[in-house]
Amino acid sequence: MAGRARLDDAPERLVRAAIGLLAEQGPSAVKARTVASASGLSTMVVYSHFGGIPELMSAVADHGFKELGRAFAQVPVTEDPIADLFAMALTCRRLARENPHLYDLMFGLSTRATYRPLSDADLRLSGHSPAFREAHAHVTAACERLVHSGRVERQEPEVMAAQLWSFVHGYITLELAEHFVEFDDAVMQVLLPMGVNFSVGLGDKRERAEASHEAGARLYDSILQGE
Amino acid sequence: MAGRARLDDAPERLVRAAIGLLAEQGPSAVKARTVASASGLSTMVVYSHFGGIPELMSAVADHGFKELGRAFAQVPVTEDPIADLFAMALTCRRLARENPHLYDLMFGLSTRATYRPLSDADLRLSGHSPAFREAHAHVTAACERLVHSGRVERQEPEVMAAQLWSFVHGYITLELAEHFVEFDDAVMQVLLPMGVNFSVGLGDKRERAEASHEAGARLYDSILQGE
DNA sequence: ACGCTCAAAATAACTTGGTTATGTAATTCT
DNA sequence: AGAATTACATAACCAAGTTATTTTGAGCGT
Repeated sequence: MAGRARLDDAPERLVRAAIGLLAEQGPSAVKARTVASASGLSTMVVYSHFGGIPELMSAVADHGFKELGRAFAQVPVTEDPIADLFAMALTCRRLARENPHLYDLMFGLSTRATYRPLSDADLRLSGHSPAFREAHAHVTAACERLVHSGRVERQEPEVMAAQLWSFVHGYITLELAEHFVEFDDAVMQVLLPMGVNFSVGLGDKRERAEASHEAGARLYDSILQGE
Repeated sequence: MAGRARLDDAPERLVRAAIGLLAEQGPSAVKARTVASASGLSTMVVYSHFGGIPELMSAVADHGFKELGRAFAQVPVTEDPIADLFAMALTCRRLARENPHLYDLMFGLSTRATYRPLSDADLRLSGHSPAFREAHAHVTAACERLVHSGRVERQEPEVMAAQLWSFVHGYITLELAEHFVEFDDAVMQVLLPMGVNFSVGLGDKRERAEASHEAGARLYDSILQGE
């Protein structure tokens, strides 16, 4: 059977197949042939629709950022920005653990590591794809609300977001890399107190920061229930 | 010419060649054939000495941890543990920037990402190779000195080290992934204030934390001079 | 000193997987 | 309806990981 009926949703099917393979068998299982056969298409569609495996991976990462953006959008805006931010951190961690390889892909590392010096797709991806910006904007917005609330010292929301993103991202990658296996509950022992310490460092009162983090954890749980 | 004289230093030569290729052309350039020819040996030595490319990469990462351990050992133990820790963070960042792909390899991400589900080498590498433990011990020791100094709230040095490592590692990976290009000087604008915030969150006075970080930066500079 | 044995390294073959070239059916335009 | 174009399939090509085979030289017993 050659020259099958038009699909038109071939790109989405490829991206979905790639994400599935990524989740189930890791990036080494994502090859032109496997993705094509998993989506019931031929190898060529990868090249005609995307240009090659790196570009497909780039599209997969973009899909991941869109998912992250949607997940952040589902975190309600409450009157407690620190609770909102902690709920977002937990949300980001949840997505990362649901598909660690996808998370790797999204955050530059494995992109730089696995595929060629594709300066074009590389820059678009690692730096600031629109989908990434959209997800990141939720974080920056919450930082703005926090600065505006007067609970912390006045400062640039972008700088605060960069610091926050650093430690949350660092925590997530190390947890995924099994660096915290010695801890019973790494979130409660490492991530949460780190968030509290950071909030206190920003100028918040310790009790209030702790309460906000507990509120953030509850907020996160309530979102999970609502699925 | 076949069957050359015994080398005996073949493993080291291979690891060095792999590190060089990694630094200059990235991981995609590290292939059995390229490593072999760069070290003047044949493809087979990769398999006879290591078992395959993944195991060679594992040895390369291990070499990286040994280097990191040596670099940490060169950071003097002063009476200011926060300065020591900040100097270590800057040292880690320096090594990461000198060979970003090696850093990727060392910290699990690209290991999980690039190579097969090699559960054996994977575990040995990502979790806790002896070389990693040795490097990490320098951080934990400084955290212990900090707790002991009474400048911060009493707590487990391991937990503190995990938090510290999270944000430093997160910062480094994001910087390597070009996430901070918008900042003029990401170290001064993001890493240093993040360290100060964290110290304050741990219980230190803000002025003192700032002074320690400046001292740490000077300490780091003085180490660089002494090379 | 000579030849045997064995380890280590080389050469060559095999296999997998990214990529390109070519063919063919279906849709669209005139 | 017929031509042009598009979207997909088949098949060939080439690079790179891995395995198999051969060759070399060092150490050792005689």
